[in-house]
Parts: sequence; structure tokens; C-alpha cells
Amino acid sequence: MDATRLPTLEDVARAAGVSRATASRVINGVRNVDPKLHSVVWDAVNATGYVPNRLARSLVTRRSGTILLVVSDSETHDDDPFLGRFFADPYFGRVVGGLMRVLREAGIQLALQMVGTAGQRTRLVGDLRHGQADGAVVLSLPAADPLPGMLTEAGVPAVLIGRPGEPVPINYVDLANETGAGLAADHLVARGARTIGMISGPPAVPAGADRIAGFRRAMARHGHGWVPLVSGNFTRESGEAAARELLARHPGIDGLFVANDLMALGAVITLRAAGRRVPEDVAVVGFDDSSAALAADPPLTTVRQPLEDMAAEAAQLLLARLEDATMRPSSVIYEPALIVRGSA
Amino acid sequence: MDATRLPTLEDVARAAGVSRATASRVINGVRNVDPKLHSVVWDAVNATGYVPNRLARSLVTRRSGTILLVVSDSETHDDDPFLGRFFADPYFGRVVGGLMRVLREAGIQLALQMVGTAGQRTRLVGDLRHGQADGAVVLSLPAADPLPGMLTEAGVPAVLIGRPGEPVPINYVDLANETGAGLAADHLVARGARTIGMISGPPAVPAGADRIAGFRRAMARHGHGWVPLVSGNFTRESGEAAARELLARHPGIDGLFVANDLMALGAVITLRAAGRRVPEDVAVVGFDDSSAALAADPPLTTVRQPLEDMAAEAAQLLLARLEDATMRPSSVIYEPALIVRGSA
DNA sequence: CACACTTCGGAAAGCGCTCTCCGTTCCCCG
DNA sequence: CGGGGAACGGAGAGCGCTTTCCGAAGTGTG
Repeated sequence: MDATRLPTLEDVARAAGVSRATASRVINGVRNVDPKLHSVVWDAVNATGYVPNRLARSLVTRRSGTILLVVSDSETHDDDPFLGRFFADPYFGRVVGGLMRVLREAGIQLALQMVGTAGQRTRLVGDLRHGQADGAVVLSLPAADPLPGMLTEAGVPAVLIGRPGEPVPINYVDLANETGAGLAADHLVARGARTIGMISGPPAVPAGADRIAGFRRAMARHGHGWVPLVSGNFTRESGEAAARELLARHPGIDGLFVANDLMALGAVITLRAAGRRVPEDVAVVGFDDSSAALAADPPLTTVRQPLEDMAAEAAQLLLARLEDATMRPSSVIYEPALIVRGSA
Repeated sequence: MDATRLPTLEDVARAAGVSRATASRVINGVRNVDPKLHSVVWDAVNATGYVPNRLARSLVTRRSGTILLVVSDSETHDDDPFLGRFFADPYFGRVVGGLMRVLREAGIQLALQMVGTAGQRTRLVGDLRHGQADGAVVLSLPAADPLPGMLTEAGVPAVLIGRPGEPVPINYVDLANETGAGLAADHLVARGARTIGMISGPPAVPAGADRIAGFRRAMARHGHGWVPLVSGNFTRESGEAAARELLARHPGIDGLFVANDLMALGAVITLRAAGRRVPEDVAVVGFDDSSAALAADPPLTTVRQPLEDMAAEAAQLLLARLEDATMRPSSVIYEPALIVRGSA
């Protein structure tokens, strides 16, 4: 195929009439090298069309210029169709966008890694320790996932998006989910809804659990010691199904908090199919303020989560930790805001 | 930080009482090694907690187990907010989902690479040739982008999603965009629309150009030698703006073909704000059949593009090419289908 | 003018792995 | 029982790069 061997540093050095070591020093801008040699070497680089072999470089420096975006596979593997759905969910895209905003400027590559089995976790940590990747950003994990602990133990730079299941000294960025759910509760009550239900995400994920807890707490404050609740898995379809179930069990429902916009969209569809008007008969509040919220009819009242900023912050945190290995784990919690639109 | 050096193959070999070469052979399942040694080595692997250093392995094998998802940066760099938007667009997510469906099983990692400048292109090709990545999937590029040619010239395994600007012997997967646009035209005409406009994507991207060409051709067949056209950039906002402009120039419009669902969503919003009912006053046909189409009100009539399948096919094509370096470039063109919902 | 001190380039030792050689061992057949 | 061949393990040469260690040269001071 390509008969020609790629030029190596050796070739550049020969072309420039210096040693490999000197060529390397010039290219990496290390130590004071005689300015004359400097330009000679760069000319040789251009003449030969040299491109450094990152693999070889990383092998010795133990720095790869890549960070891993870790996605829990258990979360996506339940059933195959869900795999595609997870990536198509605005959640994923917004996170990637936020990360890239920071990483692109730092010249760092993002690699996707799905992790489900214990073996994959071990390998992930191994790769990280080997310098295959410099660090990891881990997307919201089930609370029971041992990964955060493993990462900490291995002393590997990592940032979670979404708090760890149990306290672990690790960097993370999160939203004040409980506060956000409270905002939704307050709004529904203030609007005059009397029978208020919730469609939650999977309780096994901290973000899911926190939204449930926050909502229940706020509702209790308003005198509702108990709220009807059905769980979904953050997909629109699950929102439709959950709404059907809720409606069957509590036909008199007139207020609904849904733990993300996609499910809220589904719920609205079901409600409308059941002859309920939104917001006149049932007021609906979503969560995320994803693009789906605006597209809905009526536009969704929702709790805004600045995911892009959160992801960017995660990247920044990771970058800082990469610079300074002694950095203590820190966490950044963002405040949600209620965006009132047409649905409640 | 970690006082303990990571176990190397050497350590495993010593623990197992064999040579490094034998340990390597067992771990990689190469050649017949005495079955007894087999288990001895694996025990040693478990005992030491050995994880192969992929970097070192790749350096010699020139296979990295990673493929690059290349995104044109010019496409996203125009203005910063658009960057996030590109990733949040269902388009990106659906492609990633489709790719992962195939790559995950093959145990191959996906890395994101944004490419804009000439230097980045050179480096991309260099990385590929060095074996930093085994191949590339390139997301729809401006027609003028030299990347496809460079990839071909370098003899590097690559698959485009969306045809190249000009004929280049390279693998690609595409949709019969012209056919799809024709479907939309036929439908609008059959519905009785008399003044039909189009909101297109950027004409500089083949997919954008093909949809324009296909629509014009079909409209001409129906006796409309000329159609009002405004271009957007595939974002919802640009769809809103384009619809405003179209409405201002051709207030009597009663049919509208929009080159993707996101822009169609924006157009519907604008139309409604202008007091036009959809579909009664203006019939709207979108393109993609993304999740946005279902969320819209009314649900969008749209031209379905099986992006996940196309991406999966691209991955498969790439994998096949990786297996068989002599494989001739091939292309797979998918047929679109009109999905009739409420908007037209 | 000699001496200590700084600056700079080169030789060479790896980073951890794969894989080609090559020498042994073992088996089968004549 | 001896010879030919297959099967198998080990030594060692790299993959392309960075970086430590040195010696050689250049600089300034007593």
C-alpha cells in the first residue's frame, strides 16, 4: 500500500545534521538549544514531512493527550434499542459539546468508553494508569457502581458528572437536584394543583434519587405527605408508559413533575391521548431544559440544568488536576432555575 | 502518588516462570503453547493484576483498536454557540449510537476529532498512518474539504458519512438525498399546495446541495420552474429566521419543504407566530425523522433518513476494510421514505 | 593565563510490548 | 533403534520516542 516508510525523528535528525536528541529537544521546545539549530531542525521537519508518532511519545512520557468519556454500559445495555437512545438523548450531546468547548482549545482528544463489566472497569483503570489516557470524565453512574472508588484508589485523575453513590474523595460536578425538584413542586402547588404525581428516573442513579427526594420533601412541606410516583428510564417511551400507569391509578391527577424533558414529552403525548389538556387539566413540569422542552406543545415549563457549563467545568477541573497532581478533590454544584413556559 | 510500578509482561513471565515471549503468546492466543503453561500464565496474570499496556502494544503492532470520528470544525466553528449545538443535534447522537452498536462488539474505541485547519488535517492523516488510530469515519464535510482526497492518497482506511464533494475513490455511506427531497415535493404538490418554498441547509455541504437539487428537479417536473429558497445552517434558530424571510418575500406561501427537522421545528414556530396554521395554511415537510419530528406540534411529516443504520453500515465497512486491506472502495446509498404525520 | 562554572549536543538507556529466529525437545515412521 | 520433522520455548531485536548522563566547548573571574 504505502511503500514509503514514514519519516521518523531519526530521519529529521539526519536531514538536519544533528542528533535525534537535539531534534527532539527542538521539536518539544525543551532546554535552550542554539537558535541556529532551531531553524535548521524545523526546516528538516518540513522537508521530510515529519509527524511525531504520538504512541511512541506517550509510551515514554506517559501522557497521551486523550481523555476518556466514560459511559456506564449497564445504563444503556438493558435493551439494545436503548443504546442508540442514550446517545441520541440531548443529555449526551450537551455534555460532549460542553467538554469539547474546553478540550479543543487545550488540544486534547476525547475518546468514548462504555463500561459495564468488572473486567472493563479493571481495564479502564489499567489504561488510565498506563497513560493510555490522561484522565476520565465519568457520566452519571448508578449509585452502586464501584468505579468512583476504583478511580480514587488508583489515584487516577477523574471527574464525575453527577455525584458518586456514596461519599468518595473524587472530583465531581453536579446539579442541586433536590433544589430543582423543590422548585417544580413549589410551582405546581402555587399553581393550584391538588393531586400531584411524579414520573421519576431510575432511583438507582443518584440524580434520579435526588430528584425524588427533593420533590417529596418539598411536597411534604406543602402538606402532601405522600405523592404518587412511577419510575421511567429517561426515554420518551418510558414517559408515555409511566403517564399511562399514573393516569390509571390516579385519574384525578392535575399536576405532574417529570424528572426529564424527554419523559415529560412522552407524558404530554399520553395525557393528550387520554383527553387531558395541558396545562388546563394537568400541569406538567419537566427537567433539564433541553431543546425538547421548546419543541413541545405547549412549550415545557421545566427546571433548567446548565449541562454544557457543567461539562465544561468538569473538563476544566480535570485539566487543572492534570497540571497539579496534588490538587485536592473538589466538587462544584450548580443551581437549577425554573423556566416557566406553557405547560405549567 | 502510586508508589507501586504497574506489573509488566516481564513480571508476569517471571511469576509464571516462563519467558516474556511465551507469556505474550499465551495472552494473545498466538501459536500452540503447551496447555499447561497456558493456565500457569493466566494464573500469573491474575496474581499480578497485569493489564497490557496498549500503547506499547500498538507501537509494535501498528493497530490501536481505536477509530476516529472526524467532525469538520469549519462546520462548527463559525460561531462558538454553534459548536455546542452541533453535538446537541440529534444528528450527532444518532451517528454515535449507530457506530457504537457495531464498534462496541468489536471491542473498538471511538475517539472524537475535530478538524478544521490544514495542520490538523495533516496531523490527522499522520496519526492514522502511524497507527494511532486504525481508521476514520468522517462526518459530512463541506464539498470543498480536501480531506477525502488526502485520506485516499495516504491509503488510510476511512469511510465518509455523506458523499465526498467530488468523486474520490473512497468508501462512503449516503442517503439518496435527491430522491428524498423529491418525495417531499411530490407530497406537497399532491396535497394541493400551490406556492411552495424551501428552507435548505448550507449549499456548501453535499447533503445540502443534493436536497436542493432534488427538490428543484421534482418541482420542475410539476411545472414549478422556480421555487423560493432560503438557506439555513440546520439549527432551529436558523429555521425560524429563514421562515421569517420566506414569509416576508412570499406571503402567499402554502407549502414548505425544510431540509432538516430542527429547522422545520423553527419554521413551524415562526409560521404559527405569524398567524399561519400548520398544516391548514401552510403544509410543512421536514427531513431526517429525528426525535424532534415526533415532539413537534403537529408531529412533523418528514423524510426518514435511517442514520443509525447508515452509521452502523459505515462502521461495518470500515471494519471490513481493516480486515482486508485490498478491499475496493464501495458506497452504500440508503433510500429515504416519506413519513406522513400531521404537518403536511 | 589558569580555573571554576555554565551551556549545549550526543550517546545510549530505556518505555512495554511483539515477533522473528533459532535451538530443543518430542513424536512418528521406516 | 535412528533419522526427519513438527511443535514449542527463549533470546533478542526492534517499534519511535524522551531524557539522563557526560564530555566538550564557551564564558567570566582571580
